[in-house]
Amino acid sequence: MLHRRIIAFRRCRAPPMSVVTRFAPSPTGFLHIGGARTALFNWLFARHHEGRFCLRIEDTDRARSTPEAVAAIFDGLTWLGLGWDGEPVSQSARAGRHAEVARVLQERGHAYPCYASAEELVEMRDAARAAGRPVRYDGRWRDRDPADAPPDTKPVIRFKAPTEGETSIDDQVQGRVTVANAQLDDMVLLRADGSPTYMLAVVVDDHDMAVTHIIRGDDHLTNAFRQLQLYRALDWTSPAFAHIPLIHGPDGAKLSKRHGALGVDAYRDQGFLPEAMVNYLLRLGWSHGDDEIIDRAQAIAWFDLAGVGKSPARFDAAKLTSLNAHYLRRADDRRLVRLVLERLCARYPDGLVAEAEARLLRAMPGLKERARTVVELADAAAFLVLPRPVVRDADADRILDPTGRARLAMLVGVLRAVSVWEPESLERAVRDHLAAAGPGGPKLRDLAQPLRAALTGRTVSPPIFDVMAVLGREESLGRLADTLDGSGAD
RNA sequence: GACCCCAUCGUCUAGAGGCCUAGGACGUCACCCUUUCAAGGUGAAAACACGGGUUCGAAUCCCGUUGGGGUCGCCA
Repeated sequence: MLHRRIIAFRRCRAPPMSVVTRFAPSPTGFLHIGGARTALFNWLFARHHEGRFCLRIEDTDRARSTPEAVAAIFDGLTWLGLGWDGEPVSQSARAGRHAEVARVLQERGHAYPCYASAEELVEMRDAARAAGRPVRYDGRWRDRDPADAPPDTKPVIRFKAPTEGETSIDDQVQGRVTVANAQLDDMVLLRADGSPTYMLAVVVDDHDMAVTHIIRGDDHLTNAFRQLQLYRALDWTSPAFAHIPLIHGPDGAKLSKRHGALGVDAYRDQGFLPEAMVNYLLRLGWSHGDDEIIDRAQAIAWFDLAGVGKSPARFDAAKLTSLNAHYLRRADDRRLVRLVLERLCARYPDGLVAEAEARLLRAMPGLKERARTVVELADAAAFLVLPRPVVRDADADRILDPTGRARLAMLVGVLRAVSVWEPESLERAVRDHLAAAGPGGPKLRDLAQPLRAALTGRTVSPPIFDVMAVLGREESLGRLADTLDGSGAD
């Protein structure tokens, strides 16, 4: 740990070099939570160092890449506020450059054509597995005369990897990791159709984009060795590597669809705020002492690779929710009104009352205090914007038993007499009424709950006198009348 | 299976050989406040995986065991 901090310190003090990071997702689906965190770390690192954060779409496998997925990635990053610098790079557009580099490698004797068929390779792997040997390409075309090439067969181009010695990377998160070169086989650089594989494309693109720090999931750790070998064969300086631990599902296994962890858009649908998401993701695998609530500006100021932990973290929706509640309470009222209105309009196609927006805005301070997600916020706000009569739930009905109704009926007169329809005067009127009844009579809650049930249709709401003020005199008395008039029918 | 990585409360984590009677946060439970629910306040239960070393002293360093994870494609 000490060692890592010192390295980080030195890096900070080094003459200003311009940091370039990149996020390089493959567009085969939505932006999932792990990808979002990788993007966040890259973004924060670049912003912290006042460098560039680039986006590259790894679509070299065109069969599995879709424009919808690319759009989903842009959307996800935009929603999270992780803007990228410059135009996104499409890896497939650079195939010519990749092939050119492969040619250079071949000319320098670092690559060779391989004519092994798909069947041969399967046999090779099966045999190795059966014999308990490591599963890898055996290098059968490595030193073979190209004259032996079978006719009418297009070869793949393989990297001639060192077979002896070892390769080490000094990872900014994992420390120094070493592997024996004998463990690494000759990877394919160019497919038979001349298209590049990921392994070649990343190296070429990262180099051409002048990437200085590769921050990615540690499922790429073993790739780093082969990539480093490529950098060396090409005589290029390698970027620094930082392999961050993966995020696991609640069961400790690699996060996947079956955990219900979907794209970031799913979290937006569930009512999470991007700032909460970012704060949560940041704390998953990175820490700054005991700090928990870290806003964007603070994150940029504090973020470093030394604070990244080495062990995988599990995704915990409860903590995300709690963080979300925190940010919801501090969110701008107008913004929340917009978000709530969006949902309510979709949910109630028959339309909302004309006063909907005004009521929501006035009630928002009381509403947002009680919700953890935008979904809960919309649920709790619905009673304000739906036309009369109020739809009551079972708990509210229970409150409005004969006793509750009797108390309500008495209150109507008291409320009617209130001249200024504001929370303070309404509360004073009701409390005075209570005091007049003397000790031993009903408590405030005995009146507040029936009021709440009649006015909101629920047993839970913001302070009831605030609710009355938001609804206004006419609407409030109207709702009470609805309730009382219907008493015979209930 | 081979290679690589990881290991502190249920979860996220603090911890840089003595500041540790192991701290914080989420969650859980209790109490207070109270107009319901939240919020807030107070408190409680809850962890250094195991075994060996090194050291005057180990959560921290080393080795092993166990457990978990990742990677082994003409996927990325």
